[in-house]
This record gives sequence, structure tokens and C-alpha cells, in this order.
Amino acid sequence: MTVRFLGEFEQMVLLAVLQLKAEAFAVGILEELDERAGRAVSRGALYKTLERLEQKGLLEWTTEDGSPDRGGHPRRLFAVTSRGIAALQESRQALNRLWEGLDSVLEGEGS
Amino acid sequence: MTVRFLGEFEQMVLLAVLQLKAEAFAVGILEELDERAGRAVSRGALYKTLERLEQKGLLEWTTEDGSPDRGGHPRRLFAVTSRGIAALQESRQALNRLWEGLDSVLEGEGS
DNA sequence: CAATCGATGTAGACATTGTAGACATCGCCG
DNA sequence: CGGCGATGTCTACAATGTCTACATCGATTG
Repeated sequence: MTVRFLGEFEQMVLLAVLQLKAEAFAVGILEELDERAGRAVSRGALYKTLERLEQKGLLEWTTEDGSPDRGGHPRRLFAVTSRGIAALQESRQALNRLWEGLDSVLEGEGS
Repeated sequence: MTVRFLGEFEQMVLLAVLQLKAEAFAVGILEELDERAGRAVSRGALYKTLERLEQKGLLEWTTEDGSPDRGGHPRRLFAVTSRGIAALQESRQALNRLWEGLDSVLEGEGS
């Protein structure tokens, strides 16, 4: 009853959320994705993915309405669930197994 | 002018082809994917992906009609192009950057 | 020799994921 | 009060992922 497979972008979003820990707000995720993965997507695109991830139980969030100094809307703080972490592990392991032994062909760690 | 991004499955297919080197025929790719990534897809699904990868110039093939002892149809030998390798490198680097420092959370290298 | 089988590969259809742009809301600023 | 910035929501559409059914060709078999 595994949640199917994680898409490429879904994986990245989940990872970005983990990176931000207690600071995982939408905008931050966008920046993280842009900086680390060179992936610049629109907010709408991100929210859609976030929403789907939530439906699959891989992600959850709490609404934070404390800072009115920001805009007006309360913002959401995202967090990866344990199932999300498990899915991430699976994906990583699958890819690692596929990468195994291919370093000679794939080395491109350019500085 | 990069070829957009590689989907999760596309990545795996490319990697499987590399693994098989001079033995990359459809059926073998299917097995490789199944064994290493636990991904069991139908032949049709694979061919479709292979076809798309070819359209993007990341993969190519040569038709081999020498072994009539098999079925009747000539089978195709697939190979990743240099652009395919480049795309693979990019994906890997993007993911690596996202994974950086998350080992504590993600360790699940279970035997 | 024709019906069938096994190994390939092809076609068409449909579900899921990826992505953008427009729109709504609520405080602030001038 | 009207526009602006920070959030988030919705609709629509393109790209990917995936299956089932079908076509082809040689070998087998009755």
C-alpha cells in the first residue's frame, strides 16, 4: 500500500521542506528549490504540489496566523510526515542502486 | 536550451540502459528496472518512455536483425547519448544538493 | 499448408504530475 | 480611499507515466 512513486519534483519539494526544518514556508521553499536545484517555479505550481503531497499523507502543515506584520494572510508552515520520509528513502535507494558503478560514466561533479 | 527536466522514470530508464552497456535491449531494461528499482512496468510503458527520450535526443538505438533464432522481429539496442548523460548529471547534482546534510533524517539504508 | 505460439515492437487511451497565470484577501502607505 | 505587497487559491493545460490490445514474423505442429 505504498503511495505509488514520487515524481521528480515532489521529491525535491519534500527535500526542500526538510532542509528548512522549522522555517518551511512557501516562499522559502521556492528559494531553496531555486538555489539548490536551479528549479524556479511559480507559487501556484508549488502550492499544487504541496497540496497533492498532503493528500497522499507525505506532508502536513500548521497554519500560523501570529505575524500580522507580514501581509495579512496567515502563512502555513510545512513539515514532512514519517511516511514522506519513508517515500524519500525509497526513491533515494532506488536511484542509488541504479547509479551504482556508473561513476566512471557520470562523473561531472564540476566545481 | 536544456531539455527541460528529466522525469523520475526517464531518469531510471536512462540509468538502466547505461548499466546494461552493450546489452541494452528492451527486455533487459525491464529486468534491470525491476531488480534495482523495484519498478515493474509493462513493455508498452517502457517503449513509450524510450520513444520520448529519443525524441529529446537523450537516447538512440540501432536495430539489430542478426539473430533470427529469437522471434522474428529485429530487436533494438539502446544507448544513452552524451546529452542524455549530461541530463543525468544535472538531475543527480540537483538531488544531491537537496539531500546535502539530511542524512540524519534520511538514514534508512536498511540491509 | 494454415492455425498457433513466442518474441518484439506499435498504437491509442487515460491517469498522474508539473506548471503557469489570473484572482481573492488583508493590512499598510500615501 | 485606492493601490501595493505578501499570501494563498483556482482553473486550465502540457508533460510524464502506464496499461491493454494489437500487429508482425519466424518456428512449430497437426
